[in-house]
Parts: sequence; C-alpha cells; structure tokens
Amino acid sequence: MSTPGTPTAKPSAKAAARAQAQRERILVAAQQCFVVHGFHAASMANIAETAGMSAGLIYRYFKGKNDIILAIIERQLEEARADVAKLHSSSDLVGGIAEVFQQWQANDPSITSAALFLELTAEATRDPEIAAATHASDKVFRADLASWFARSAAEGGLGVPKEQVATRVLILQSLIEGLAMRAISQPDLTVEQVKDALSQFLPSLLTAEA
Amino acid sequence: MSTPGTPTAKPSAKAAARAQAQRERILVAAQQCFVVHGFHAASMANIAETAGMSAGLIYRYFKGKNDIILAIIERQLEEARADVAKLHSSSDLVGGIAEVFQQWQANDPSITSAALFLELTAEATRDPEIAAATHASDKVFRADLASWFARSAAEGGLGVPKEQVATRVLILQSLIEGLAMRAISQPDLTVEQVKDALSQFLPSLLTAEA
Amino acid sequence: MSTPGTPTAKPSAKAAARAQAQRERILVAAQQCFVVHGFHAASMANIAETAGMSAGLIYRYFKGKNDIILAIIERQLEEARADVAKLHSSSDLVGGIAEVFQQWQANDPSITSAALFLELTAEATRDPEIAAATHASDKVFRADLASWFARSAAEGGLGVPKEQVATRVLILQSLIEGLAMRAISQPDLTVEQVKDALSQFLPSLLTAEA
Amino acid sequence: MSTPGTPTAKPSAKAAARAQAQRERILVAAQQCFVVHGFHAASMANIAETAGMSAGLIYRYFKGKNDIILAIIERQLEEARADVAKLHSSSDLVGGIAEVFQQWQANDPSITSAALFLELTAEATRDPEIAAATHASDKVFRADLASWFARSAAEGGLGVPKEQVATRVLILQSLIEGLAMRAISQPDLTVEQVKDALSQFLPSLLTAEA
DNA sequence: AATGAATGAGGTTTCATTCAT
DNA sequence: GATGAATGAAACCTCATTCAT
Repeated sequence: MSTPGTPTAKPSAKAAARAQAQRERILVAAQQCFVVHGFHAASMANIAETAGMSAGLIYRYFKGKNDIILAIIERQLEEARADVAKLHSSSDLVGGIAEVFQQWQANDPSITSAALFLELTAEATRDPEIAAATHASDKVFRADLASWFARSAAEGGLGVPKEQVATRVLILQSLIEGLAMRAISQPDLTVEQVKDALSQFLPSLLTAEA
Repeated sequence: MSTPGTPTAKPSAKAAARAQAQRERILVAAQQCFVVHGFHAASMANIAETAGMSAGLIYRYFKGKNDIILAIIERQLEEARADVAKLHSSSDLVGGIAEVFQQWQANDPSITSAALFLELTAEATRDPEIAAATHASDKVFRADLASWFARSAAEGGLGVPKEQVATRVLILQSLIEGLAMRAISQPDLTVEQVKDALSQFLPSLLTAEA
Repeated sequence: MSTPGTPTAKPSAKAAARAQAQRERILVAAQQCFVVHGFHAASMANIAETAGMSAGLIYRYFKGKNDIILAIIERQLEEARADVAKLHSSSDLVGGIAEVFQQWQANDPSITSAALFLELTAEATRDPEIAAATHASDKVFRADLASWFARSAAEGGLGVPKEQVATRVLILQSLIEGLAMRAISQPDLTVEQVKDALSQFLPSLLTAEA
Repeated sequence: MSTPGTPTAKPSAKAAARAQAQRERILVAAQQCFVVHGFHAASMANIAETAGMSAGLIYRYFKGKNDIILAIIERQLEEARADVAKLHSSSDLVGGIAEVFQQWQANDPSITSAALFLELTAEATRDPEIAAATHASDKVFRADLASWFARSAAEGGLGVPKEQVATRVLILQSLIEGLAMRAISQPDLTVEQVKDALSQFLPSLLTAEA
C-alpha cells in the first residue's frame, strides 16, 4: 500500500506530526471557546470556526465533545504541574501565587482560566469520566506539592515534618483555589491586597517547625 | 369563583401570596435540577416536572431560564448570610466550617451545592446580569464577615484591628471557598483532616492581636 | 393540577385519544415514506412533512426512528393476522393469495408493501430489537396458520393430521413470501399465472389426507 | 515483442488487468460490508478498510456507492446461475436447496447472503437502475431454470411438458426465495424440517407428467 | 390560572465525495 | 496510481418558548 521505493517511516512520521498539530489546534480553539461560552454553550461549530476548520474534521481527531474536554483536563494538569515547578524554583511563593491570581483576574489566556477551572470541577460532579480524570489529575498535583513540602531544604524542599505535610498541602491548596473564586467574585480585589494577605499567613505554612 | 361584587383588593393580595408561593416552588425545583444536571443540561421540562406543574406555567412567573438563575443567586445570598450568622453564634468556627465541608461532600441538599456554587461563579464570567448579581451578593457577604471581625468581643465579634479586617476576611473566605473545591476534587478527604487543618491555622486569623 | 370542578377522567381520556391519533398519523406517514425511500433513506424530516407536523413533535410520541420501525412491525403483524383470518373465512385460498400478490405488485398502500416487508426482514439480521420483534411476530403468525390447518373441518379448519401441520405451514408460508419477491422481481408476471400455479399445487397442501 | 520504446499496447493491457483486479477487490469487500451493515449503513470508509485501500482510491474504479451496488447485482446473477448449474448436475434438488437454506441460515459468506438478497430486491422498488439490473438478472435466471425443466431427461433435463414449464418454475422459485425469508424469520427452523417438507412437495413439481 | 401540544432553531455527529500531495 | 485530510450537506435529536384550549 505504501509507495514503492520510499521508506514508509518518514511519511507516517510526518502524518503523525501533522495529526498532533491538528489536535493541538483544536484544543487551543476549544479552550478558548470554553472560556468564552462555557462547556455546554460552546458549540462544535464554534470550536471549528475558531480553529479555522470544518466541524466534521474535528471528529477525525477527537471522538466527540467529551473527548475534547478530557484532553483539556490533561492539558490543565500539565500546566498546573509546570506552575508548581516554577513556584519551587522561584522560592518566592507569595509572588508566584499573586501572579497566578493576577492572571486569573485578567483572564490571561496563557494559563487555564479560573472560570474554566471552576466549571470543570463542577462538571466532575456529574460526568463520571470527567470525575475520574479530575481526581487522578488532582492526586498527582497533590503528590507534587507534598513531595516539595517533605523534601529537605538541601534538596530544594521545605523540610516540613512528615506528619504535617498533608495538613499544610490541604490548607495551601484550598487557599490557592479559593483565590480562583475571589478573582471572579471580587473583581476590585488588588494584587497588593493578595500579596499582603499571603505574606502574613503563608510563612506559618512553610516553616520546617511543627 | 370568588364572591361577586367584592373589592379586588383582598383577592389580589391573596393572588400575590399565591404567586410568591409558586415562584418559591419553582425555585426549589430548579435548584434541585441545577444541582443534579447543571445549569445548561437541566431542561425546563425537568424543572416543571420536579415542581409538579406544567412547563408553560413557569413562564407566568419567570421570564425565562435566565431569570430563574438570577433568582437562584439571590436565594443563595440569603442562605450564605444565614450560614454566616450561624457561624457567629456557635462561636465554633472550626466545627462550623467542617460541617459545611461535610455537607458539600455529601451533596446535602439543605445547603447550596458546591458544584452549583462553582458553576454559578463561572457563569458570572460570561453573563453580565449574573456577574452583577454575584458581585453584589458577594459584597454583602463580605461586609457581614468584616463586621463580625471588627466588632468588639463584648458585642459578639472578634475585635480584630480595623486595618487587619480586610486581609483576614480575604484569607478566611478563600479558605472556605477552596474547601468547596476540595470537597469535589478530593473525595477521600475526611472531615477529621479538615478539622485538624483548620484547628491549626484558623486561630491566627481570629485573634484580636495584629 | 387539574382544573377544579371538572372531572379529570374526561380530559385525560381525550388527551389519550388524541395521542393515539397522532401516533397513528405518524405511523401512516412513516410507512409511506419507508415504502418510497426505504428505512434508512427516509428521513425524520421526510416523515414529519408527510405527516404534516414538525420533526420535533414526532419525538413526543416516539422515542426515535427505531421506535417507529418497531411500531410498524407490530402493525404489520396485526394486518397479516387479519389477512389470514380473511383467507380462512373466504375458504378460497387461491383467490386470496392471488389478491395479495396483486396488491403487492400494484404497491397497494392498503396492505404492507412487499418491499417494506423484505427490507424489514433483512434489517432483522442486524438490529437485535427488530430481530426480536420480527421473530415474535412471525411466531404468532405461524401459530395462527397452524391452528387453522389443525382444526377440524367442522370447526372451519382443514383437518390436517397433526404431524403434517408444521411441514405444510412451512411450504405455504415460503410460497406466499416467495411471491412477495416475485411481485418485485418479475413485474410482468400476471395474476392469472399466479392463480393457475396455485390452483395446481395448493390443493395437495390443504387436503386432510397425509 | 517487448522491446523498449514499444507502443503502449501491452502496458495498457496490463493496466486493464490490474484495474479489473482492483474492481474485484472492492466488490468483495463491499459485498462483505453490505451483508454486515446493510446498503446504507455500510460506509465507503468501511469498504475501503475492508478492501485494504484508501477511500479515495475507490472512486478511480467506481463512480460512487450506487455504482458499486449495481456491480454487485451483476455478481449475484453470476453466482445464482452457478448455483442453478450445481443443482442440475447434482440431480438431488432437495439436498441442494436444503444446503442453500443452511448456508443462508448460517450467513455463510460463500454465497450471497439472504439479507443482502432481500434488501437488494427491495431497493429495486426505488432505484430504476437497480430495478433494470434486477429484472434482467431475474429473467436470465428464470430462463436457465425453464430450459432445465423443458429439456428431455436424455439431455439432463426433466422433460416437463412445455405448457407446464412456466408454472412450475414460478412455484419452485417462489419456494426457494421464500426459504430465504424463513432462514431469517424462523431461526429455529432446522435443515431436517426443510428437507422433509421439500421431499414431500418437490416431486410433484419435477415429474414429466402434466 | 393552568395545561401540554406544537414549533423552530440549533446541537452533535456521520459520511460520500473531492483534491492536493 | 494512491493517499487520507478536508469539506459540506444532511441526518437525528433536544429544548426553550409560545399559545389555543
């Protein structure tokens, strides 16, 4: 079936690359549409137009709308993990979180929108597939955070006592996710206020002492 | 039929009362449907059936689906304020929040569902009317909390220094709302863990000292 | 919920009657469309137009296209049984079958079209629901025929020996159904030819002797 | 002979042979798909995959889906004629028909599926091209049978009186085609029952006497 | 006041067919 | 010759909303 005389490896590799690029194009468009219209209000036609292709073509790359949502959750996990990694390295947790807050408030498309994050979590309540993906994603994310808390300072961690790790991760994560809601519900909240608040209460979470 | 010749005043008052009751019936049904199916997936037929009335009748009391959503936001404000009042009176903030968390996790219909809360907040990003209602509601709620923090202990408050109030309200509210997401994304989180965490970190928020 | 002062029985009976009438209207239109275009080629829009209603309304009375097909199979069974009953009473089997053949050939809409019958049977090969309905329907029909063969002449039957019944029913049914195909594939076949052929070979099927 | 630079005659002959082989490959795949899914439900992509080629390539050999169906009817004619020839030679008509019945019931892919046969006949009701092909095919088939009936026993025929031929062909063909429907609608019918029935009623069709 | 039948727009999805490579 | 990505039309179905009764 392959053209005789040419190695099959190269064309198929090229095709796979193109397919991957198309998937990416669709996901970017979908994320944008979901942010603007919401999961259910965003139509496939909408996504297709944003991606600059016909609606039917999307089904060559995704099984359906739900499949797109699932893929977006995975994207989100990767982004979130990258963000966490950035927080570690910067060792300026307050500044890092404040920046994320600011991006949420500005609806910065370079990170996952706060609204999308909320809607996605709500949807996990109803769609079992989304629930599974969300829970798995969340578990990995928590493990990342926990490992950072538990590692010794010499290894770039915080050296938090083991029996304290889960508790502090819980508080930190709640605080961050709560700020996602604040970014939406309290639009006149300034980054400075957030920084002030975090400066005051984060330190007690990050000390090595019990 | 009503007695002929009677003035219209009394019947109309009665009618108004009935209208209010009908609205309430619809809202209760709608809230239930929204929790189960989400805003967009919940159909008017669904709501009508849950309310035990015909679909057409709903349009006598609400202009449309959006109108119902708006009304539900108002309901939520009232409920949230009532919850805050309960927290004050009990003076056991940790226990109170933990209880709310538990209800969220169990999807207890006696309080606003966590999923509905999230979806509603997300929707505020898109619908200006909902945004306005949400922001107004949030403002009142924050004012309630702030007043409680600011009031002296003698008056049933916490006696927090005025310049500290906004900061602490921000942290507390973020924490609580973050727990709404935890209730969904981390289903194996126990109330005990939440209580432990809160017991450790809430006190510093509630002291009268700077 | 019902209008006070009026008995609920009458309106609901009326509603049920109307619903039944609508179902009938849809089934007639569907059968017509299926005959003209075939099962899959006939669109819901097509059926709706033929029935003189909007496409969406059909879904109030039928769960989907498959549901309509299933209902049509049941209709067919009833018609077929009625036809068999006619054959008994007339005691002119040859003339009766010849008439059916003529109606098949003329695509007489008053009986099930031969083409629809064939397509439906073919579909039973693929759709389990249709298979179940078809097999059940066929069983009942065969039992009707068998009972006629087995009953004594005094009771309006043929008095065929019991051990011969199944065999003869098989031959008769094959012959009749084969004529459905002849009506389509051999359009210049005349009723007279059919009558001649049946006159010659049916008698041996219908005698009481072995 | 084949010196380089020769005219295009031989290569084009080769090309034609290849084209014929490709058409055959497609037809085999199509028939298989039609049996499994039906005419309309079988997709071109499906056929292409079964044939082990790309969807686009099919259009080099066939004008479209309808063109394939037409070609399949012709195939069927050839197969059916071959089957008839087999029946003659075996001179065991009962056994031959019973075997065909068994293959129909088992959906044996080596002969035309009963379901495909039915669907195809039904389609003839609607598509004039298919009708023409079917009728022509049927005519040839009947002529084959008639010639067998009419030929003298010495010539390997049955020696049936000329004025009886058409009648008996009609009955025989109806019976056989009716068994195609029985194979589908009466799945618990056994080959033995069919053989018994045929043994009893076929002889009268095959005698040389009037 | 109340019903629920009816509509029409719009949603997701499939698929025959074309065409650049 | 061969591929398979791409399109566009059309399919089935759902639902907010209206309106005669």
